[in-house]
Amino acid sequence: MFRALADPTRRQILQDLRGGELSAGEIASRFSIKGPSVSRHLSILKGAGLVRERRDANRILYTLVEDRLALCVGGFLSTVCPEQVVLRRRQSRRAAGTPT
Amino acid sequence: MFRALADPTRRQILQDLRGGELSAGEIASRFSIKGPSVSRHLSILKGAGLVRERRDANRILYTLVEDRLALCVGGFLSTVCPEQVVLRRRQSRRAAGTPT
DNA sequence: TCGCTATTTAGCAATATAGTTAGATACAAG
DNA sequence: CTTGTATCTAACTATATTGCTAAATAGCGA
Repeated sequence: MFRALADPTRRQILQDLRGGELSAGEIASRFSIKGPSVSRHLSILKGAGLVRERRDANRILYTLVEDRLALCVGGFLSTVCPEQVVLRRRQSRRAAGTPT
Repeated sequence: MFRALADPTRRQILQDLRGGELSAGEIASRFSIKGPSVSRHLSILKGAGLVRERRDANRILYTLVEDRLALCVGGFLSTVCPEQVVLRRRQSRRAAGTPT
């Protein structure tokens, strides 16, 4: 997870996804590196659980998984500097349909 | 900075420093890796501004720089998932002597 | 100064990372 | 079933990272 955040391109991808779902191609077009490199970055982010992918016809759309980022990184921050960071607890976005 | 946090040993060092100042040797003794490796981890953390060092006679003592961690990482989190993380603003520890 | 302890620096090997190009796969439209 | 677009996987290269051992440096005390 922290490994996934170590690369600036990946952090930028996460920020770009802040505006909503984007296709691999749209993401790639924002960087100077070639498609395959972006694709691997996306698969690393996916492996870390930071993005989710969904097929839409021809394209593959990526979405930010905010909860995961907030819980993991925020959790770490809360451990090391609990006075300065507050993790705001929040219902899971899918809580409605979740069996629990 | 995120690069510095990418290594689990370094994250553990930061957590260990949560309890206060520790010497390089004390830190090293908590890990299975040898002294020189720990020394390099410490210099990377220092390079990222996450720890500060101070000489005490024979030894070198390391301190956690919480502000830096909270501001950088918390700042990133606040950008990507602002709803879920709150950065608590806090007077600098040296504010007392600051002209302001 | 000499010897002792604590820590860092230097040099090396193994593994991981990030980029590239070329080719494979998935889907939509004829 | 063939073509065209979007994306991924494979194979390769260059660089970075992490660990190790051996040697250098810094401070303390006789």
